[in-house]
Amino acid sequence: MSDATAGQPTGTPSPARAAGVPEGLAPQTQEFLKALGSPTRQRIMMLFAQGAELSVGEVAERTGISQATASQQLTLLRRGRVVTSRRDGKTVYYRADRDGALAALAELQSYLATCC
Amino acid sequence: MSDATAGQPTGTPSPARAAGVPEGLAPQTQEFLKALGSPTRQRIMMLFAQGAELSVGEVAERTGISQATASQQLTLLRRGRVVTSRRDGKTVYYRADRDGALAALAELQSYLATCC
DNA sequence: TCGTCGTTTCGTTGAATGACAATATGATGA
DNA sequence: TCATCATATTGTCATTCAACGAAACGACGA
Repeated sequence: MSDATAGQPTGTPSPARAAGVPEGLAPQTQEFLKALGSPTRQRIMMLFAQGAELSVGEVAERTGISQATASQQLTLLRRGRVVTSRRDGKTVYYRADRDGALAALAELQSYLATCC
Repeated sequence: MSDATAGQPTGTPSPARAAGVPEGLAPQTQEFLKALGSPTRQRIMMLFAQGAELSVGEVAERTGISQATASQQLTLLRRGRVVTSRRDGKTVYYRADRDGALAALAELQSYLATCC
């Protein structure tokens, strides 16, 4: 996988530093927006209410999408930091990533404070 | 073309009411997410920092996109309630919609509180 | 070791998106 | 009215995305 992103040294917590013309918001937050921008993924997220933990197959069954699609969408949600995964034997359990979501929300708020 | 957006009578503040299985978040908030999910539109938004008011042509010039594209993207941003438009003669001025953005953010927060 | 089960990845298809040039609409001034 | 300027719309093309079935991977249990 190599999430390296060899550009910045994992610093840059804020999207716009001292520079005069910032471009947008952090890639992480962009993934967050894209993750939640899809109706299918929004529906998936509702399954995780109240800390529920579900396998890929369960998500597929409850949403009516194929298992392959569920796996892909869950990957996107994980990239957006709204879910986390845990492996137990052959099944992989997903659940909401409260902290990640709140962090993304905070950054989004900060962005809006800048541009609005 | 009337900025009215005469859709709902300002009711339905929350996406999921008494129903047992809510589907996702309100269409308005979905538009908000999609509006800010594009790097181009994020860049456009940064032009409106500090309450700046810009015409379509100015947005096109500063972002390096064509006038037609700028008009389209600004329409999407307006649908997402992150900008508002004002017409003065033949030019249309856009600016950040602070209230709209904060409202969308609040609803997003409410959604995350539900599913996370 | 071999199947088997759950998950992931691959390859494809149809729909949606982003960008542009060209054209249409709308408002102002001569 | 007509010409002109700024914006909006239309049509087209390339890219991306969502979804699927099929195949590959990985972890158990026999």
